[in-house]
Amino acid sequence: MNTLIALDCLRALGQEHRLAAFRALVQAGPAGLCVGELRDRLGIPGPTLSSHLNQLRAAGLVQDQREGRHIQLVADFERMNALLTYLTENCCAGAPCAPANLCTSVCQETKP
Amino acid sequence: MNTLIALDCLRALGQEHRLAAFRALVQAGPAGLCVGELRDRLGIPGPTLSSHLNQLRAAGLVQDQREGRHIQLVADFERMNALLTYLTENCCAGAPCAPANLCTSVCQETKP
DNA sequence: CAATCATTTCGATAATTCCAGAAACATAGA
DNA sequence: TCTATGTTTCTGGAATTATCGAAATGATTG
Repeated sequence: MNTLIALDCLRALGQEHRLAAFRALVQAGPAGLCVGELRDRLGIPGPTLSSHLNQLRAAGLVQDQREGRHIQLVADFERMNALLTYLTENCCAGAPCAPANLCTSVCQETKP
Repeated sequence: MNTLIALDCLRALGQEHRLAAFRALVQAGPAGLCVGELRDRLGIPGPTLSSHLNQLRAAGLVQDQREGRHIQLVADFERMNALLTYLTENCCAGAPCAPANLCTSVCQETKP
């Protein structure tokens, strides 16, 4: 994780619909959701969602895979963990500042 | 932490200069930095930095305190931890998906 | 109180982002 | 092949955000 990627991730998550979409995928777990399901949950037009998904994809936060007519979306937990780690990197100049630093990983699964 | 606050935090962090400022404060630890020091490090004009600081303050990510002619800035670690927790909340619908969920806290200090 | 330093607010402009309709593309089934 | 469904790209206008000079505010020192 470097600054540019972290910025892409944070920009991607810093928008109402994209944050909602990402959280829905995080909570859906490795099974993920398809685009239509997500569109219904968020209640926004397809093109709007598609544009947001492109940004989440570009940031590497969401992976997708076509399955027949549907496209299945899955949150990339590895990328999310890397972002969380980046935000606390070198916290307090490396001094032990609290019970523990960030756990090395939160969720390792990406695929079922 | 609710969605609106998380959005404020993510929007605040999703900008080059603000992310750099926040990371500098995180790494500076409880001692923090003053505005002028930060301005020199980032190499941006005072008004530009001030505007960014206002957004970080509004998001609750940065606290400040006047000390004589200087204003000392400190990252709010509690808020940061809350954000990290929020992002992984209910991950995988609560199912145990990896070695551990996010540590409950990363850095508890806010003041020296 | 005057001079100076540190920081913020104001205001205008440039750049970016958000949005959704129309159209296009991809897949599956009749 | 034709039709229906799911998703994306294109497009342009509306809204938001970033930037920074000038001026204002607050605090310290002489």
